[in-house]
Amino acid sequence: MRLTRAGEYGIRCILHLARHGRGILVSRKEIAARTDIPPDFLAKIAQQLARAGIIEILQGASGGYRLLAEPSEITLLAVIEAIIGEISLNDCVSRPESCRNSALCSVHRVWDKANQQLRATLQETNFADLAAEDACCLSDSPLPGAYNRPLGTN
Amino acid sequence: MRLTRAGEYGIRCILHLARHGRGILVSRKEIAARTDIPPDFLAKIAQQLARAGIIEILQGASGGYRLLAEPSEITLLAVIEAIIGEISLNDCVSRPESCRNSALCSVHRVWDKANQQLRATLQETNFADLAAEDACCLSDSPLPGAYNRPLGTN
DNA sequence: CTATATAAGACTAATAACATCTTATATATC
DNA sequence: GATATATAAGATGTTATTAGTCTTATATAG
Repeated sequence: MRLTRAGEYGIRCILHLARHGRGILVSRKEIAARTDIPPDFLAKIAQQLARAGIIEILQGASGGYRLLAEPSEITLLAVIEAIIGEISLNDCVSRPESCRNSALCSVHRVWDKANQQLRATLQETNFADLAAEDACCLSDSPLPGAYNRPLGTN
Repeated sequence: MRLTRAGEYGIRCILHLARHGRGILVSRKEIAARTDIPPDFLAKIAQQLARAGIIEILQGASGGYRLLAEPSEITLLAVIEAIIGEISLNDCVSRPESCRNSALCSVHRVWDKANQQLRATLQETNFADLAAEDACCLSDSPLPGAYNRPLGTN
């Protein structure tokens, strides 16, 4: 009942990109180094974030990742669910057929409520707010040799 | 990010016992049959529930399990955490040292809030309420040959 | 053309989940 | 006390998931 590492890494990745701002290209290597994510693992996570329309991936020399939307438009929920799929605190929440009669089930109703609450809390949180405050596992000073380019300059 | 089967089974077991009432002895075999839990697996789960002080286990011929408290006193949270340990939606919630500075971390604060909310919701729910309403994965009619004895009659 | 970066999927290792099995112990009944 | 029945407790096995790595292909800047 815990967020996977991949999910945690997805958050760190977007948080790092959010600190640079929408459209700013940041290399995978820099993100990985800054946020303590194994670079190859980050590649997989980035692909999921790209499929969800949260980031854009640029290939080739001086490629990297960049946010497609303003950090304020990107919710914690969207990032997490891009990685781990829709949150479901109990099997019966996502698969009502796993119970004999979940529509009438008192336990099911509690899980349903808890699930909605959790998703709402994560949806209320956006990456502009997160990036504005301190966050652990991220450093601010530029990496030697790193460069970031705005949208449309490649 | 989903309740384990063991946790789900724990809920079913207590729900079944709650329908009989505090102190009523029900055999493992009956509980297992009624709630679709592998009997050997139920044995392990029962041990955890016993260690947490939620049920009492009686050995020997015509042994079984019984609730130590009124169903209204037993919360969903207590049962779940007896099985899976304290709920922690993200590693940084239970292990702040896993982050560089979780006290200042904006992401950490969101998880902390979500975690508290979830635990509160599960704590608000007791097994008297759950048992009073319908619940899936449980049947009501007595099992042929099953017998249940009140506290202090053995 | 070359160096550098990511894409995509295969592959591997580690961990956790989900049981099941075995031997021991407790209790009711005869 | 002997026997049948029930759970205790730990060892063991199996499967699924998580986490991470590797390889080959492709894209782009210079």
